[in-house]
Order: sequence, then C-alpha cells, then structure tokens
Amino acid sequence: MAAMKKSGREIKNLLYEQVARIGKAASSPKRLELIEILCQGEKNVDELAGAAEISVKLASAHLKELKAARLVEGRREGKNIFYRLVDSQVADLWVMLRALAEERLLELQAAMRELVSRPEELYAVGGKQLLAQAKRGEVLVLDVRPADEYETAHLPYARSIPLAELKSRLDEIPTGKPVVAYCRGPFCLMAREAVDLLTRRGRQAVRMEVGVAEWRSQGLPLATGE
Amino acid sequence: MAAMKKSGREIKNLLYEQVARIGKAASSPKRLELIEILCQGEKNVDELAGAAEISVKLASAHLKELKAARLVEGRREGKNIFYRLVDSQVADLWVMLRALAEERLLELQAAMRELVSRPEELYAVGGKQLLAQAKRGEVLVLDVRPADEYETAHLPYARSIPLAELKSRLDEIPTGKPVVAYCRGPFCLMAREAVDLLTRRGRQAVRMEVGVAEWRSQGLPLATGE
DNA sequence: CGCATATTCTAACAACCGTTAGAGTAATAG
DNA sequence: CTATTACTCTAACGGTTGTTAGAATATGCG
Repeated sequence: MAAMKKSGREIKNLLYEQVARIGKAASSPKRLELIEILCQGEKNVDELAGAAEISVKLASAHLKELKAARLVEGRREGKNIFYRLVDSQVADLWVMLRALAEERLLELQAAMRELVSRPEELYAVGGKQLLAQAKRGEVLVLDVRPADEYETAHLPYARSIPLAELKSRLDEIPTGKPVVAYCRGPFCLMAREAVDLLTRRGRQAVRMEVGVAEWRSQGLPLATGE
Repeated sequence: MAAMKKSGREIKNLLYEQVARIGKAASSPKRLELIEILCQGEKNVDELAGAAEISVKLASAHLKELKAARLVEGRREGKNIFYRLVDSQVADLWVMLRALAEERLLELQAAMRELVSRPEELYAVGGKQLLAQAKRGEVLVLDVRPADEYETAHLPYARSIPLAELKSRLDEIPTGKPVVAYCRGPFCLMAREAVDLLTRRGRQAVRMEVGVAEWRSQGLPLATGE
C-alpha cells in the first residue's frame, strides 16, 4: 500500500489522459454516427448497426469503446441489449463538434452542398419563432423519423409521419398550410426526401436543419409520447 | 470534370469523417494541454513546449495536427511563430470535454483528489456572486498567471501578481481581506501553490477552480489590458 | 554574405486502431 | 435438452499515430 507521491507533472499527465479518452471516443466517424443515432433514443445493437450501415460485430466493438469512455451505457432486455447516451451532455458534445466542424472545415461545407439541391428548401427561422408559428397553427411541423424516436422526444406541436409511411398517408397533410419537416439533424437525409416528395405532390414544404439534439442544446423545450 | 454523383452513404461517410477530424485532434493528452494553454492567449512554439513540458519538435508536430483540424492558427512575427485558438468556440470545446470527463470518469476524479490536500481551500461561490463581492471590495481576486496572460484576458476586478513574483510582492496583499486566487483552470497548479504560500504567511486565501476559459464559457464578462 | 535562432520536414520504430472472421456466451423458445 | 437469436470476445491484418533524432528551411543580425 506504499502509495508513492506523484509529481505535479505525473498527475497532470493523468488528468489530460482522462479527458483524451473522451476525445478518442469522438475521433472515429462510425462512433460519431452511433452517438448521433443514440441522440434520438435508445436502440439495440442490430438497429444501430442497421442505421449506421455497418456490421453488428463492428457496431458492438465501437459501442464497447463508447462504453469505456462512459459516453453510452447498455441495458439488457431479454435477448437484446439496448444502448443509450449516458446523459444529454453527450448529445450537446455531438452538437458542438458538428457545429465546430461545419463552421471551420471547408471539406465538410463542400460535402453539405452536394446534399442541398435546392437551397430555397431550407427553413431559416429561429426556434422560438417556429414555436410561435406552430402554436398558432400557421405551419405544420412534421417529424419524419421512425415512430419510436418521435415518442422518445419531439419538437412541440410536431406531427409524426415516418418517412416510410409518408406516401400512403399523404391525405393527412393539408394542401393549404406550409409544412416544415425535420429529422435526426443536419446530416440526416430523411427530411430532404420528405420535402422532395411533398413538393412533387403539390404541397408547400421546407426542410429544417435542426434535430431534437440541436433543439434541446439551444435550451428549447421538447415533448414526449404520442 | 465528370463529377460522379455520390450515394447518400458516401456523402454521409464524408460528413462524419470531417467531424471526426475535430475529435481526432482532441484525442491526444498533449494536444489537449496545448489547447488549454492557448486558451490563455497566443504563444510561440518554445513557450508552448515549455508549458506542456515536451520537446519543441513534438510540440510542433502536435500543433501541425491542431492546425490541420482548424482548431488553431499560426502567425509569424520575426523569428517566432505565434499560435492561437481559431476562435473561442475551441475554448468552449475544451471546457466541455473537461467537464464531461470530470463528471463521468472516476479515474479523473481520483487524480483530482490527489491534488486537493485541503478541500476547505476551495472557493465554492458562483461567478455572479464573486463579481459582486469583488466589485464591493469584499474580496481580493488574484490572478497568479504570467503577466501576458493577464493582459490578454482576466476576470473583472482581478489583480495580477504572477506566482513567480508572489513571494517578493507579498506586501501588496492586505492581511485583512480574504484572497480568492485563480489560474489557468482546474488542472493548473499555480493557484494551489499561491494559496499554500499565502496561508503560510498569515493571509486568508482560497482557490477558485475556474480559469478564464470556463468563466467566458459561462457567459460571464472578462476584462483586458493592465 | 555567413551564422545563430526558431521552427518544420523526413525517416524510423514501436504502439495502437479499425476492421473482419471465427469462436464463445447469454437468454429464450420449443 | 437442443436450436435460435443477439451480442461479445479473441486473434489477426494492414494502416495510422506518437515520439525521437537528424536534416532542412526561414528569418534576423553583423
């Protein structure tokens, strides 16, 4: 039990090494994608692997890393293990990293531009203003993510129609009112596809960049349940 | 110029890879230490290497990485190249990573405990309250960092006495008034040493954990100049 | 110009990481 | 009990990173 007294430099090295564990967890594209998916709610390994388009084995390995850095935690439920973010600060970290990268890295801006075919599709209004418009019923806020993600957390006044069901549930969308569609965040393609479909069918539809993680990290309120 | 249209997955991979560049830059303890030092103001390579206790060559290599991730930028002035954070969001990232690690990683908490010999040394009052106390002159806020860091940015009403000069300038510190000392942040040892010295010399002195980066990231005001 | 100083570049090696395949484990259904 | 599903562990590979030493570059001085 002879605990040798450590020098200032030795302790400092320990401290920075610990913080670097968080950075290391955030240094792999696949792990970041897993974090983004987990921002939408808890998922089992199969769902995560499917959403990130990687093998279950690889997803499992990355989740192990994220768990070791204490960014996610797992919960067994029968045959499945459901992973979730350890707390919403992790979602804030993802939002911050993404924002920093988007602002400073030209390569990312270029890749984003490849995704935006029609820039006029973008809803460029602040969160609070959208909230007011939605409350007054001036716009229809549309959540096109899978139903379980909507139930976990969604924007106030938002209506859930998962992208996969949108074509068959078009009649639920009024033709007169402008639609503002959102999905998992700026890197997600679902809202883009939804807006494409809706405008082809004669609706006035625009896309919103933020997802629930960005919304919450701005301090705006979320709703849960049906 | 035949720009092949990329699939959704290919573009997504590109996007996450770009964000991972930021994470990668933050995945090395030495780079994090360099970022923390740069939170105090711009420095040349020699100063950075000295402060982080690494070789100039290694510091240069790490700075190159940080530059590639667009977290820092360099400016030549005569023989020296001065590096600085690209903007204060980078300092916010450091503060966030540190806070997340401190909250979740038991190993870091254990290492921090090795540094705090007397927990009663800690000043446990919020920023706004300290500001009010300092304005009314009830406490002496003491910045023990090098003078150039004080000039770049310091807490309002703070007085600068660099740690190296503290012993010879003790007479500038009134015996009656409580002293609150701060330095570069929670991982920095300077304020601890200052409090040790001051209490041995009969002053009532406590340490504050935050540095200018943490202070600013809480939205509190800073002062510059002498 | 040549010399000193400050910094970067190149090359090298060991350690580490992402990925895959194959074996292993834990819970459930029959 | 066996079979199935869901996930993890182990081992192995090629590629990347941290670190160091030595050569090279840029600036300023006399």
